[in-house]
Amino acid sequence: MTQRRPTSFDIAALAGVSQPTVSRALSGNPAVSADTRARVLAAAEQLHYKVDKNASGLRRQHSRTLALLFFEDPTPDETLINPFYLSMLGSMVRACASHGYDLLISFQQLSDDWHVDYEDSRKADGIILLGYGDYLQYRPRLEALVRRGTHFVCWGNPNNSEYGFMIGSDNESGGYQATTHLIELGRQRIAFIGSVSPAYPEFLDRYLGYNRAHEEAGLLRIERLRVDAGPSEEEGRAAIAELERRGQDFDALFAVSDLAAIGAMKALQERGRRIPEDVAVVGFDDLAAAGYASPPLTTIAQDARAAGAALIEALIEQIDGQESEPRLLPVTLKVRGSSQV
Amino acid sequence: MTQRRPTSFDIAALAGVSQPTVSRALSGNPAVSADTRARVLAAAEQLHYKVDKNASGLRRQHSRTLALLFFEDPTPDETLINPFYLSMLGSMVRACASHGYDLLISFQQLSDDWHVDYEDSRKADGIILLGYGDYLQYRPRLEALVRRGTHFVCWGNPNNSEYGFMIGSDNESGGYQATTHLIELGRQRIAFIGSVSPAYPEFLDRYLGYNRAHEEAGLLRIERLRVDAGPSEEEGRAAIAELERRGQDFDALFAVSDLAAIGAMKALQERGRRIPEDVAVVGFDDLAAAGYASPPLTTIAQDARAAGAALIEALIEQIDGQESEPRLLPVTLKVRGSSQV
DNA sequence: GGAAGCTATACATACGTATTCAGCACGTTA
DNA sequence: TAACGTGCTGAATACGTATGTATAGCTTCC
Repeated sequence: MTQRRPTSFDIAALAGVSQPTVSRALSGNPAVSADTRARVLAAAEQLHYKVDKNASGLRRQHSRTLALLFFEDPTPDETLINPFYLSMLGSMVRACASHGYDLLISFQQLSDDWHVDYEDSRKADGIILLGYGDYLQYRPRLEALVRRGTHFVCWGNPNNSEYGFMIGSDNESGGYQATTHLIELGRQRIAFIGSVSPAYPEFLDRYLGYNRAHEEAGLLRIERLRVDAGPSEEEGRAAIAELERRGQDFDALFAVSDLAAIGAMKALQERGRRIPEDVAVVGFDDLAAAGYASPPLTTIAQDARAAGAALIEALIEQIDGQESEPRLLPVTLKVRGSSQV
Repeated sequence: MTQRRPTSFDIAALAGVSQPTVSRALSGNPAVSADTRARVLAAAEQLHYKVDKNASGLRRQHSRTLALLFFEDPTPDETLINPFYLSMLGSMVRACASHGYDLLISFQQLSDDWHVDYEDSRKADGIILLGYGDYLQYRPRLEALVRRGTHFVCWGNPNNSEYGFMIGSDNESGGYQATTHLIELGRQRIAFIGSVSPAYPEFLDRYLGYNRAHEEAGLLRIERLRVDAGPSEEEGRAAIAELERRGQDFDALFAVSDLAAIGAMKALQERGRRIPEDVAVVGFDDLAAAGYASPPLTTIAQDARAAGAALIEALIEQIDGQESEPRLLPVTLKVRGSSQV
């Protein structure tokens, strides 16, 4: 019994043809006759033959693999991944598989060379970048990717795609929907919890939607109701403390992330404010946690499934040399207990 | 300007040595002199050279890649991945990276050949299997893996590792801790929500711990307090309906998963039962959702970080030809609002 | 009936690396 | 001075596949 795994030569011998014919038969080349193909397939089946992807990749000069790269701000728990990205994972894997690609995952923190590691080593034909946090710090690296002609897509703000190809949610519309919902509930002083610095372009867009909703409703927007905050629970809590410090009153709150909204809700409840009676709250993302929060959190749902699939498809189009348009994915308002009685 | 990416021959030419010397220098072979190595490294740096992993893998006959395979029961939303496995992902990626491996992810549903696809195609040197649901149906495939000598590890019940190498939480201890906690609160009629069929060996172990706690406390265990259920929210709800149908009274509840516990809590609350006053509830897993539930859910925490790292390390040991022992990971009780006032 | 055309297959080769083996220069020992 | 190790490097080659080119066997048509 030979322990060596079978090669295309073994199949060829068994099927009574040459090795190139085996290769052609298996790859569906029409030059090979139906009869021969059937014999080859049978032989391959019998020996449990699988094409060696290393050899195949070497010969074809591509790997049929995509690399997924998380480049988040380091968290206290370094092994934590942003839950929204995690929720994209399923549809990404599925989209990859249906296009015949494999998916490789990695973290940024571990290698300074991530912008070259994967494509340059031919382990992947393209890269999906998922970043959360300060975008600006990654700018030089994204530019390096563009310069080197690496295929990549990025989750972010498509309106702001100077650093490469981006796909993202329609953040402006999300901000508008959230704010309009609160205004329709009769709320007049709606706090905005989120940074509008260029480091968080998505948040800025959400803020623009917030502004538009105010304008269309003829409602005066109060500058002091906006508090800088990142997307964590902790920063949501801190934002409430900041509003309190300012002595700024508010009857509603729109946070740029569910986690920040949950943190804010907890801080409010600790101060004896009732939700939604005293303060109506709307978040952004629609994480699983939003549904479990108390009260359940009204939020702007990003379609993680569509997002994952869109990223993969755009990347594959790019690899295939097609032009594809940056895409803005629709978001929807999900009303729950935090904004209605 | 040549767009072709550099090979070891280009580095060799630039450094004034031969190609094999480049290979040796880069792989740290001590036969090459320090001086030569420095020249090679400088040349490689200058040309942004990266070893072609396809060629390297072909030559070395391994890929330095591990494949992560989810084989869950198909869910309504096919792109959903069990959140507990998702929470392992971070530490797995990290453990892989620190051992110089890459991580590939895939779903089972898409290929019937998963048991051969990865190793046989040389895309991966080993496989991590994460299954949730009916184990028995996968038994023949696991056996096929063992037969073919494929390197793999499996998350599950190490006491029951007839199908290959397993790592898992100490489920018996978890069941014991949960139940003892409830008994110490003075509860006497503790419902057990979870299937004990051989399809779910982990759940059976949790049930054994539940039994031991009763015995040690000298408490009578009531058969009719046990309800079959899988690990979903829906099945948790259904279990409450079943207990109601049986007319079986209970003042505490231990569910084999957080999701089932949360479903049960909701069903109880809809029936006007107060938690924890009327019914104290303990779950299992410590998902993020447990902390956000209302009331926050007391649960047995599985250490997802340790689990991910342990799986990867065991697999790599196996690939390196070392013997390694199946490992039982400790679990800890996290007391929250669902079991104390 | 023979050249042209077509189909199906075989032959030869290249992809980029890692490793075996041979060779060379140099220094050491008897 | 000859024999011999030692330390480094180069030449040759193999890994398994995919593809350009050549060829054998058939048909077709004037």
